[in-house]
Amino acid sequence: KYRKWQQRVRVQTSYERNVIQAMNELSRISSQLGIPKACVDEAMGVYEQVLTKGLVRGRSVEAIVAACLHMACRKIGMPRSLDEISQYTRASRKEVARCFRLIARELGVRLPLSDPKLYVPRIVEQLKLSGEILKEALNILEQAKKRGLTAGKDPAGLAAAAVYIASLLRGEVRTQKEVAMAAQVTEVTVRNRYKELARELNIKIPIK
Amino acid sequence: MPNPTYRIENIVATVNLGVDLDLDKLAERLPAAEYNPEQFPGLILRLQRPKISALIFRTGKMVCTGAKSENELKRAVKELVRLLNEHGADVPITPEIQVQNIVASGNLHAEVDIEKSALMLENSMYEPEQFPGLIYRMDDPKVVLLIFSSGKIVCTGAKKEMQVKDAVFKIHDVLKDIGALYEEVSKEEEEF
DNA sequence: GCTTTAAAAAGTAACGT
DNA sequence: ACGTTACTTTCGAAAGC
Repeated sequence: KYRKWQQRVRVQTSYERNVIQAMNELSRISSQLGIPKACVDEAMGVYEQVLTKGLVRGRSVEAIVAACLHMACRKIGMPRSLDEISQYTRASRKEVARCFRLIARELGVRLPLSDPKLYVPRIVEQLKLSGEILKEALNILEQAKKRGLTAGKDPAGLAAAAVYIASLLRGEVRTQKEVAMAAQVTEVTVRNRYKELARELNIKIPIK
Repeated sequence: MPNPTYRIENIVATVNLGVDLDLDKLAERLPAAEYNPEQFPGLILRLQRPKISALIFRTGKMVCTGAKSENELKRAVKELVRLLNEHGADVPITPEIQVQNIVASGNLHAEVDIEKSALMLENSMYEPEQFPGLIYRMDDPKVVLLIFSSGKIVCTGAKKEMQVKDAVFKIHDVLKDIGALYEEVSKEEEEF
């Protein structure tokens, strides 16, 4: 009788223990990144699908959880880059990216295309810039997309460049370094994107 | 509208020499050889002309990489056999060569709307945060194509040159059909 | 799964000057 | 702000861990 109970517990825990471990890991990363509960729930839903389909076998729970979180944030429309998420896991960015692609392929998940506009609000907030800057940056990105200047480029880099240009136009100047840090890209990327956008969209930058 | 073009950049092939080899002896006699069995079980040998690298294994099997044509590959294998036989091995002069993978670069001579392509093509993946190209897995021929907005492409996974040609022309047609190809405006205007 | 080899595409990154 | 080098992605085989 006791043995049967023990077996049942063990069977339940094999799945539940995994889920609990994933849940702990997920809430830890999420609280550190300030990710909303709706997104955490979404990530947990994806994780359970992945676990059910046996895709966790041979892989670290951490890397899978990180990939699920990235995916959930994308679904919800609040993207967190792989670099950001990787910073709070033991799994490398490369491994998280690999898991992300595996899950996307195996579960046939079609995510909305990565949109640079979604990275703008956080950059604007972090730099304590105004809503005017936000609008202007989104405007620049809209034009850039119409002109086909965004294909193949890192969305975070494009968003950073748009915010930088907007800050110059509105006189709430932030340095390339500050914008780069807020967007988690290098100054070089901000500079390259900013130069290209300003040139191709004929944006005249006021000389300070 | 110009036809797509392509160029073979790398051929990977396996060669079965049919005899076991003493890699330690070979490594000693061949100054150019690299052999760290702790790190990798194969002996690495680089040829200058044609510029090809070979991974040579204890079992007499070999992997050749870097050839840009089947001719180059055959020349390299002859040279490798000659080198091995000059340094203590005893391998037949006509080993079997099997091409395992062909990598080619190409040009569709048209700009590609890769976002539209990503939405329309089922077996595709476009993650600009991870890589600037669209990754497309074609079923027939079974190859993988990396497609860039510039119209430049990479084709890998083919075992025959004909598969590369077919894949490049096919992807051109597919992209054209979904309306993802655009004339290169600047070039057209310069002509007239 | 990892190790090693070669090659292209375009973007990003990390060095040094 | 340059330039150079190096890393991301795709593919396949080999033998061994």
